[in-house]
This record gives sequence, C-alpha cells and structure tokens, in this order.
Amino acid sequence: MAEPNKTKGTLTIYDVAHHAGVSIASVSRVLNGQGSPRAETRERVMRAVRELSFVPDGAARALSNGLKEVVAVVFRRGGENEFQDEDESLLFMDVINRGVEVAAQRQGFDVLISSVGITDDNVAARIALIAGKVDGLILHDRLLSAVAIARLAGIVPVVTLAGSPTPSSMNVRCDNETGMRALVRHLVIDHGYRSVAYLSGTADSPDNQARARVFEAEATGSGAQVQVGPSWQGNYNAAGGASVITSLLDAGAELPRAIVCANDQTALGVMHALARRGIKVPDEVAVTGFDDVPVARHLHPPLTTVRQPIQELGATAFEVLYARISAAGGAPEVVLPVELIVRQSCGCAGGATLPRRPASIAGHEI
Amino acid sequence: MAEPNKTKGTLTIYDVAHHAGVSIASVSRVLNGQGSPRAETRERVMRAVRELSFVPDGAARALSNGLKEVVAVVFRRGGENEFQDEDESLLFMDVINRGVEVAAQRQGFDVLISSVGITDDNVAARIALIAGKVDGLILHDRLLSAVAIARLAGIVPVVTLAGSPTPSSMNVRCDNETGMRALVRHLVIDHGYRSVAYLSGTADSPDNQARARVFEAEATGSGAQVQVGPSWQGNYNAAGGASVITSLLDAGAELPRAIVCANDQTALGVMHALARRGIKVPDEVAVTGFDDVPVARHLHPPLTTVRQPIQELGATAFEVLYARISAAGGAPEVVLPVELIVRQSCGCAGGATLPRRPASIAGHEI
DNA sequence: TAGGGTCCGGTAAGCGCTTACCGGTAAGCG
DNA sequence: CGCTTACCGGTAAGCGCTTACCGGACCCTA
Repeated sequence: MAEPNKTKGTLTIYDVAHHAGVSIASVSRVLNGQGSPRAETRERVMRAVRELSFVPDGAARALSNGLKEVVAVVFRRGGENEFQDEDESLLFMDVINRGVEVAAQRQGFDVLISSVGITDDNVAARIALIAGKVDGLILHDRLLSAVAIARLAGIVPVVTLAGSPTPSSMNVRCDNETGMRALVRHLVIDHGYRSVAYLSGTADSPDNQARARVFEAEATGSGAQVQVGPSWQGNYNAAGGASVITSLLDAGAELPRAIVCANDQTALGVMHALARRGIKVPDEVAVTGFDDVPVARHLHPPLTTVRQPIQELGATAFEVLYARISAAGGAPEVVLPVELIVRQSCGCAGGATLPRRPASIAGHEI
Repeated sequence: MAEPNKTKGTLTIYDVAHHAGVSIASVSRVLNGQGSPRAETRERVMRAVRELSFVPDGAARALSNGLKEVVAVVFRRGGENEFQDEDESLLFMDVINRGVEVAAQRQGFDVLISSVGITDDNVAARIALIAGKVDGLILHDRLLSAVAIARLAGIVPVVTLAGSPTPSSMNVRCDNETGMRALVRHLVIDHGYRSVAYLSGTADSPDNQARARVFEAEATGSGAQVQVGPSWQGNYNAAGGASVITSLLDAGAELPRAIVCANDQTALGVMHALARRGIKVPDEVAVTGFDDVPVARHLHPPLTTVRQPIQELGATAFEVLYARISAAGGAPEVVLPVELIVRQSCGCAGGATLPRRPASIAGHEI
C-alpha cells in the first residue's frame, strides 16, 4: 500500500486498484463511467489514478473491446526528392488531413498519418500493416488498385478520396464537373475567349480525368477552339506547369487565349513561366486554377479558380468512415459542392468585378 | 479447412493456423521471422495468409510484446477559425511532422498526429490519453507546462521541440542564436543599417524569445539603434505582421531602416502592408524572415532569411525518441545548425546572389 | 541397433484491459 | 423479524498475439 510511483514497470490497473483498495473491475468502471459506482469508490479510484498518474494502455483496451479509436490516412508523398523542396505541394493533402483530424477528434478518435513514397514498392503490404493498427482507413487517390482496395476493405472499413466507391469501400470527392463547367462558361461565354486549353494534372488522377473530360465537352459545346494533346500534360505542380509553357513557347506555338490549369499549383507555375517571357496575365493570356489554395489570392494577379472545400473533404471522409465503424452505416459515395471564385487572372477587373455570376462570391486580399 | 473468407468476425492467427494445418506458434514465427521454420511450413503459412488476406491485429501484438510501433506528435492548431483560412501557417508544423513521419517509417513506426486547439481545455488529459496509445511522444512548443511534461515523461518517453530538456524529457531545436546573430550582423555591419526592429512572434514561444534576446544583444552590441516594445508584437502569422506595420504607420511612427521578422510568414505580412502603403522593399525598408519556408523565394523581392532544417528537425526528434524507446539511449538535447540565406529583401543585389538551388524554378511573384 | 544431439513445432502462459456473472450486504416490506 | 429486491463490487474469462518451454522426430555416431 505504500511503494508508489517508482518508474519501474509501467503501472497497470492492478496497481491502481491496490492503491485505492478496490478491485480492478471498479477501477475500470470508474474510468469508463460504466455501472454505478458508489461515490466513495469513485473518489478513491480517482485519487489513486491522480496520485499515480495512471494512464490506461491503449493496446489493451483496444484488444479488449475491439475498438482502437484510431483511423489512418494514407497518401502519396511528393516524389523524387524526399527531403528537399517538397514545396507547396504539401498544402493540399495536409489540409485534407487536418480536416480528418478535426472531425476525428470530435469522436475521440486519433489519426495515424502515413505517406508512401512514389517509388516505394509493396505499398499494399505496408498499408495492410497499417490497417492492423486502426479501425478504418482513409486513402487518398492513386494509391492502390481497385482490387487492392477491395482486399483491404475486407479487413477494415475503407474510404477513398477522389476515387469511386467499390462494393466494399466508400468514396468522398468534390464536384469537379459542376466546377469545371462553371469555369469554362465564365471564360468562354462571359469573357468570350475563343481558344482555350486544359493543362492537365497527372494522367492517372481521377480528379484530373474528370476535369479534363468536362473541360473538353463544355468548351467544345460552347463553340470554343480547344487545344489538347501531350504537349499540355502537366503533373499538378508548379514546375510541371512552367515547363509545359516553356516548351510550347520554345516550339513557337501560339498560346490560346485562356489556359485552364488542373490545379492552383500548376497555374502558379504557368504564371511564372509567362511572366518570365514577358507575357501579360490576363491581358494576353488568361489563367485559371482549381482548388483555391490559400496562396491563390496572393498571386499576381489574384487567381481565378474553383474552390473546393478541402478541409471539409477530409472531415466528411472521417464522418463517413466513422458511421461505418460504429454501425453498418455510411453512404457509399458523397460528392461535395464546389464554388467558382472569380478573381483577376481570368480577365475580370480588380476589386469591383463580380456581378456576372451572382452565386459565387469572391474572396479578396491577403 | 474449407470455409474461407466470409466477412464474418475478423480472422485471427488461429484461422490461419487451421487453414494451413499448423499451430498458431508457427504462424506467428513465420510472420515475424523468428525461429527457423522449415521451408514447407513457411510456405504453407504464407499461402494461408495470402489466401485469407490475413493481417495481424496491431493491438494484440502491441499488448503482447510491449511495443506499439507508433509515436505521436502533438501540436497547437491555429486558433480562432478552426476551419477557414488556416493559411500558410500550416506549412511549418506540417513540414516538421513530415520529417517525423519519414524518419519513423525507416524504423517501421507509424505516426499519430494530433493537434490541440488553442482554446481546448484539459489539454494535459487529452495528451495523456494519447500517450496510452503510443510508445513515445513528440511535443511541439507551447503545449504544456514543464511539470505536465515531466508527468507525461513518466509514462512514455517524451521529446519536445524548440523547448528545453527536463530531467525526464529530451529536446530538439534549431540554433536560433547563431542564425539571428549572423542575420543582424549582415544587416548592421554589411549593409550598415543604423536602425533596426524585431517584429516578434507569439510572446510565449521559446524560439521567439531566443531570437528576440539575441537580436537585441547583437544589434545593440553593433551600435545600431533598436526599436522594441509592445507595438512590435506580432504573432507568427502574416496578418499579425501586417497589422503591426499598419498601426505603426497610422500612428505616424517612423519605420526603422530594417525590420527583422520573427518568421517568414510575418515577413510576408509586413511586405504586403508596406507594399500597400507604397513603401519600397528593400530600398526604403529592408525586411528579413526566419525559417526559409518554400514561398520565401517566391516573394517580391525574394526574402532574405535564416534557413532552418525544418524537416530534419522532425526527423531528428524521432530519432532521439526512438533511441530512447529501443534502449535507454537518446541525447537529452540536440541543437541543429541553421544557415543564413541572403536574397534580396535585405538590400543585396538581384540574381547574382543565389547559386544555391538551381533546380527550383527560380521564382518571383507574391 | 541403441544413445545422444539437433531441430521443429505444439502447448500454454501471459500482456493489460473490459465485462458477464455472481455473491454479499443493505434496504424495503409484510 | 425474516424474506425479497436492489445494488455494488469482486472474480474470472477472454480479446489476439508472442514466446518460453518441452516433447517428438530425425540423424548421426559408435
């Protein structure tokens, strides 16, 4: 009864019980608010816990009641350079992850974050291992094949991002279609640009594919001339966007009146490259992004783009997953709405400009 | 022997053993490469594992061998606005966390990420709960009092970032002193600026305190005139930096020749505010940052700053922690070197100064 | 062919916690 | 005053895995 908190072996619920003069069952009940312990019992346990600064072992709890209260989110790490220069590319995924975390916290869950290198092999195996440590998995896109996902889904509930649901996994994504449609209409109809191009993201990205598809359909449909092809292949980052423009220019190609970039980072690179060649945005060439990352409005000129509720995407992913974990619930597919953000890179005038499409407000400044 | 992977209750090592016609011990041994199973045994187990797509339960393993292979990193989330506009402030901590993750992965560990809101109460309790789920804790600064940290350290190994070691916890930080000293000397001695100010970060940040202290000592020591006081109190983000400048200007104060900002984001805000008032950087006022976040070199003009090995900071934190987890090792304190990065916001001439990173699409633009 | 040494692989004992189950005590009632 | 009813709290059985320990099979040697 009197040899207290030596930093000897981790202390257990037995130690607490002993210290408080009750049984381990009582300690557990007090700690979890089960049953109806007498006030005195509760008090003794609490005091013992405090005096010993006892913390119950998560693994043991998890084993015992089959709930780890942890979900994992897995995504693809930049690429080549593991340490250097991952740049702004962090942003997008990190915001999603933050959303997951915030939502998870509301349910007392914690979040295991794991990135896989683009070059890593046996990705499926690594993820499977992670699956063993959690109650559910949130997978960013371009991580695993559909069958690999299905296999995982047999082990723990799985939510994918920006993909498509499978019979056993759920999916959450943004409404690329509507966003791209609004964007193209703004450029082609409102601004009257007759030639447009889509500077794509990585080819295997489902988001990119959807955007490309809608872009082409909508632009063609509106009677604009569309430039496409391998020379317009980017990779979602600034360097990619810049090099596409540079090559095009070096090859003597004539740029379209407006360039729709697969995402904001690409737009950033494009604007860089154009600036370096002395081409004015938006006067000579209009440029738009997709995502509305925070820096978008700090650009010169501020970037017209489509806002995705990025953090909410993550939060929603967790919620869907949680519904499945705690019951059989969980919608198999959720599509989040996006919003056209008109700033100036599309050719709209400074501050004053928005009366065109009333629905979408513009953010401004810092 | 023939009722396979129904999605019935999670399958266990017993199922695998049964399916393979061996004992659970053999399965475990094969899975962990212990002992020397006969080739045939190994093969049968592997096949069973594959056929059932079995994944061992992490909680059970953890309980059994006292190692969860998970560490947590905890940090303070932005603040007021939980969802909106957390902006670039993400960057810094996320890069650290990425460093932790990469290092952890090398040892087969995973990383639990948890942020605490600035307003959250009973933070210590939440962290304690997390402690129960992991083998070690990495705590960003300004999270917990020294005694709270000490208490935690009695439960699992703890590494703090940008703090100071305690008898029971370890610490990893960057060499603010040397960096700030070099920066101030560059401004005061190389450029000859006679009046300088330090636009501080949040008052309770140990990094900020160190920087402020050295700034003042070094500037005064070099004979420059130093502006200080509550009117120079920032908060590590762009809005804070901008509002300090705006207030100062509104109050009719005369700006010093050079403003040393507590970090890059503050500098970004300052440069915005100055630009809005038509004040030229660096011609009228020089501005410097601290951190060298990726955007720093895209600013107008490119930001002179002190590079901290941010990702390495995280990686080192993990390594120190790991050393303690897997043995009694682990240096109680590690100080990482920093590097002065001279660009143009300090007044140094353009292009010539930076053969540093030829790879990056040398940027401009805000 | 018998004895001793090697290997493998199986059995069973936990790891720290939750909780079903049950026995004891106290309160309520006839 | 004795019996029922309620309510607590203790005992013990797992949760799924690792591993110490031990027995059997096989091989080699004499």
